[in-house]
Amino acid sequence: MNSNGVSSSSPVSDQLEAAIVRALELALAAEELPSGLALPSEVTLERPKNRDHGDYATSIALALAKPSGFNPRKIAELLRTYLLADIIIKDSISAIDIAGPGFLNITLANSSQGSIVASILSEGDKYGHGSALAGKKINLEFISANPTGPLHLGHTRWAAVGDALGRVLSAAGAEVTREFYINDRGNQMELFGASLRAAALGLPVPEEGYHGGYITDLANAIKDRSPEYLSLPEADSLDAFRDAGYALQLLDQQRVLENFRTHFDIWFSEKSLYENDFFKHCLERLREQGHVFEDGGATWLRTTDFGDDKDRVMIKSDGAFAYFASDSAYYISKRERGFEICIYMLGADHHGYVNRLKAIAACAGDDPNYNIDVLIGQLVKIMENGEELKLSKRAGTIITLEELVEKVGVDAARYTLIRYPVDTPMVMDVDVLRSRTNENPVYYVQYAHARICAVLRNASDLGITYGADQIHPELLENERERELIGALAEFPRVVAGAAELREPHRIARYAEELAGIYHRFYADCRVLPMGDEPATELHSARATLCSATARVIANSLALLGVTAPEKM
RNA sequence: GUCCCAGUAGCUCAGUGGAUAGAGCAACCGCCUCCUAAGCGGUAGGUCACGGGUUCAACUCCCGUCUGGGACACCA
Repeated sequence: MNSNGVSSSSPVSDQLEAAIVRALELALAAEELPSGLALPSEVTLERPKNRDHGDYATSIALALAKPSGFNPRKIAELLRTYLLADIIIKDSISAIDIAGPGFLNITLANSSQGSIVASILSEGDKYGHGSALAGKKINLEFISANPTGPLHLGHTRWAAVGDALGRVLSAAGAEVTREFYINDRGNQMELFGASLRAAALGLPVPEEGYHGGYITDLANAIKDRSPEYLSLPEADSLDAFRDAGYALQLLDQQRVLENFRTHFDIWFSEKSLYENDFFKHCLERLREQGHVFEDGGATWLRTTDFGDDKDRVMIKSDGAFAYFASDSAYYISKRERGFEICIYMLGADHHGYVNRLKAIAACAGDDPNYNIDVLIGQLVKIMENGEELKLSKRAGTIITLEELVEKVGVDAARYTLIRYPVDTPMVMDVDVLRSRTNENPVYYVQYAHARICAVLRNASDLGITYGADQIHPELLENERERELIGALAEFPRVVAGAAELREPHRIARYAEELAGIYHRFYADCRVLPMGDEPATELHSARATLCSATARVIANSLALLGVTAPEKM
């Protein structure tokens, strides 16, 4: 509660939605709408693009026109009357206009503008967090690179987006576990070991093996530390190089990711799926569901029962486990560890895996449209000096995550990777990311934050107080002020939407919009007194609004794992 | 052949079925003797690839076509 007597326990938009539902129910009960009219399960409230259309608008009257047989403007009239009489909401509304074919345009009262600012200040770094996904236990798997080399540009998009999605899901109330799946068994690991040993012996690396310069470095490091590996029998020597290389490479990946502010709760070993008869247990579970069969000496999962285009081998005719065996067991492991929703973030080159992963869930008796959620990310290109940097593993010209960070810094790299929807290819331009102009959105947003901090420092120097007791909403009547408050009020809905749609880029786009609105406010509304002007309540009110804006920008950036500097 | 993604301003891209489709860059014109100009305002720029359909309402949903990119394994 605040001095204006308006509850701030839920966002005004939620209260409005609830009030519209109440209005519809009352109109129905009073038989002012045809009995038996099915009401929509949700009333959508939107922020009109055009500010002349109020703070919020709903098209519910238009949607109900057809089923009710009523003129939409008449329905809008009914709703307007009930809303203006609604005990809970009426004081939050200053006007409701009916426009066009039947839109309800709602303008908020000053008091509810004030309550928005008050809740931002009281909730602090929790403002924007909600309960849209409360109680959901989510496993978020991303990157999952082979431990046979450094993380490169392709992994970097997932590192940024996956981490941000984890933060967003948590903010929406979900219980999130971030997991990195380590492909630590199979042919690639053997090739890795063979490549390292060959490099250490000065022999040519196997044709299909690993080449880049890091292999030589790694091989030399192992050789220096454990020269005795070279005198072991060949099979043991290969194992020793493989295991040592794996351990070093994994540590390196972990170090690089922590430096990139991407944290994993669990590093899950593929090998562990085969320990303690776990795989056998998984196979039994799948068999019970009736989708396992034998053919040609191999053991298959009949994924075609659930929309896959062909059945998949789990155990090959030679007795070796196919990769699909691990995929299946891993999914079951996640579910048995209590995760209700398993999110997989995969590269576009793995899009063919979507159907088979969903089929695994279905074969295990789960709902493939709920328990498993596969996100496909498109590729990233990188430009520098106007040219695309060609990535070739063989030529050793891969750009690593670490190199990218050296070039542009963690903030710019993370922000840029997150601000695009993952299902579209993107181009990172190193020169833009180093620039300090409007071209570079991360600076645009951070600058807004730093600018506010500077204003607030000056306010303190001038003895101007600001805070929850200085909101004075009745003084904030400038169009720019109302626009700014309206944008601040949207933040919780943006977070909830980003979480539900698994689209963290929405947070970045919102932050940019908010920063733009603040910059325009700053240009039009002088916050601090000029010269010898005495300080007034308006100065305090605007400084308070600045403080709330800085809070929301900082919260947005926090969800992206980007810093909010106080000085730039 | 099957499947996935994309096609929106000169360029790079946003856009949850709503009202006059947006931003940055590039072009042009303006704004700091007072809060951070890493900022703000203005002008100009559009057949939302094309054709149907659904809807009170389609850039948005469905079907088809065209163009571009990518993927198909008893590899991992």
